[in-house]
Amino acid sequence: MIAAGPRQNQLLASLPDAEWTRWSPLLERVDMPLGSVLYEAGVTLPCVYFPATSIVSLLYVMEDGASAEIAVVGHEGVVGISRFMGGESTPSRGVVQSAGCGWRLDAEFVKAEFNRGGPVLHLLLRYTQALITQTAQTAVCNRHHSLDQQLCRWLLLSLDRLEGCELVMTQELIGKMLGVRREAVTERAVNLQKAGLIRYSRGHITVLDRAGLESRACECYAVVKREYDRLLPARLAA
Amino acid sequence: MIAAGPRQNQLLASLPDAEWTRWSPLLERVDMPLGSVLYEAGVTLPCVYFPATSIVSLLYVMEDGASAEIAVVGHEGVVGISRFMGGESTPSRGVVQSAGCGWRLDAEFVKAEFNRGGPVLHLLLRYTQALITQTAQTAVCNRHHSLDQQLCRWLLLSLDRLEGCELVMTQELIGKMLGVRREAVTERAVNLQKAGLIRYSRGHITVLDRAGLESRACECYAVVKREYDRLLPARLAA
DNA sequence: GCTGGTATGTTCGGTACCGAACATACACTC
DNA sequence: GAGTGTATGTTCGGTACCGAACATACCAGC
Repeated sequence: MIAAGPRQNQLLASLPDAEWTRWSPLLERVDMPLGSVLYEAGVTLPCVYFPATSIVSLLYVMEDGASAEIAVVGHEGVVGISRFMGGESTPSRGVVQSAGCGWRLDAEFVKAEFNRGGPVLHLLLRYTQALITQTAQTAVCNRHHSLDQQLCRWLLLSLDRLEGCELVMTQELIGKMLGVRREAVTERAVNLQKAGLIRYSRGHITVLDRAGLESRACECYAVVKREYDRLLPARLAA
Repeated sequence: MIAAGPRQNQLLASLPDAEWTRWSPLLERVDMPLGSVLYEAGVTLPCVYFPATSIVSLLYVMEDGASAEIAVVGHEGVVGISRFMGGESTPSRGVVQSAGCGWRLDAEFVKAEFNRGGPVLHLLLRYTQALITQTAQTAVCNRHHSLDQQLCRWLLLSLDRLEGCELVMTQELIGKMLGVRREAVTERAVNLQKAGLIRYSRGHITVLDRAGLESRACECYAVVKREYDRLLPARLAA
C-alpha cells in the first residue's frame, strides 16, 4: 500500500519540484465520504479536488430526477476543471462514488498556477483531454452497448481507481450512475456472479476475474484506458 | 447574409486586433464538401479548422462499423482541439456533415499562439469547455431520451449552425450520426412531417416550425445552448 | 419516356430494457 | 432473538428500438 500522501494523486505526483514546492504547503487533506457532493450544477466551486483513494462521479441530474454519469475521476485526475477552463461551473454535479480521501486546493490558486503556463498548464490540459475522451466514449457506449457490457466497463473503471479488488457500492447506486433501474443492475449482477466474475453481498462487490470482465466489456473500456495511458504520465506502481 | 469572410466564424471574429493581425494573413479558405474527413481517429491533424458555413461532426466509429456522434462543430467553434490540448490526436473522426466552407490554419501556429496565453488561450479553453458540455449532454441524451426527442435536438443543433432553415442531409446520414438505423430515422421523420414541424424530400429537410421542434426536444438541447451562450462571446447577428 | 440509382416508406418478429409490484434475506439494534 | 431497515431477487406486461426484407418513389441521364 502506498503511503497516504498527496502524491498518491498522479497529477500531484507529476508536478516538477518547483511547482511542488509552491503547492505542497497549500494542499489540504479532505475526507470524502460516500455520497458527498463536491459541487452542484451551475455553482462555482471554491476548491479543486485531487482524489487519492476516493472516486468521484461527474453526474448529470435531469429535471425529472433521473441521472447519468458523464465520467469518473479517481487518483489519476482532478475534479473541478471548469475552474481553470474558464467557465467556472458546469451543468453536472460531482458526487463521491467511492469513499476515501483526497486533497484540495483553493481554485483561484490553481487557476493562477495554470495561467503561468508551462508544466501545470500542459499537465492539466492533457488530463482534460483524457476526460473528454472518457465522456465521449460514455456517449458512444450509452448508444450502442448492452447493460451487461456497460456494467463490466463501469466496474473496470472503478477497479482501476481503487487499491484491491473490492468496491463498496450498492446496486442502487450503480443504477444511478449508469442511468438504469436498480432491478436491471441486479439482473446483470446475478449473471456476472453466476459466471464467477464477481461476488457481492449487501453493498460489497469483489471482482474475482478481472480478465473475464475485460473480455465481457465492450471496446469502450479499452479505448478510454489506452487514451489515459497515452495522455497522462505513467501511473505509480500499484 | 453575412459576407463570406473568415470572421463568419465566431471564434475568429472574437480575436482582439493584435491577434487578428497575426492570424489573418495565414488563414486559408477551404471548401468542405459533404462527407469529407478532416481528420481520422488517432492521427495528428496538420491543420486546425474554423468552419464558416459548414458543419462538422465529431464521430466515433466502432470496430464493427457502427458509429455515433460525439459532438457537432459549426461557425461557433473549431475542429482540432487536440492539437492545442496537447494530445495531438483523438479516438474520434471529424466528418463534414453539412457542406460549406471554412478556414484553416497550421496547427503548430495555433498551438504556439495558444501557448502565448492571454486571449487566445482563454477563448479556446472556454470553447473547449462548451464542447465538453455538448459531449456530456450527448451521453445523457443517449441514455435517457427517445429517438424522437434526440432527432429534434439534432435538427436544432444543426439549424443553429446554418443560415436559413434547410438542411441538406439524407436520413441515412442522420442515422449514422445518431447511431441508429436509417429506418428508425424515417419513422420519426414521417411523424415530424405529419405534425407539420418539418418538410423533406430526397436529402433536403426544411424546418417549418422551430418552436415546435424545441418543445418536442428534450432538455438536452436547451442545456447545451445555454452553456454555449454563457461560455462564448455573443453570436453574430444572424 | 425509359432506366438505374438513390432516397424514403412499411412491415414483422425479436429483444433489451422499463415500470411496477412484490418476495426474500441479511445486518444491525435493542 | 425479535424487530426494523436496507439490499437484493423475481416476475409480468409494455414499449422502443433492432435486423431484415421488401415496396415505393423521385431524379438523372440516355
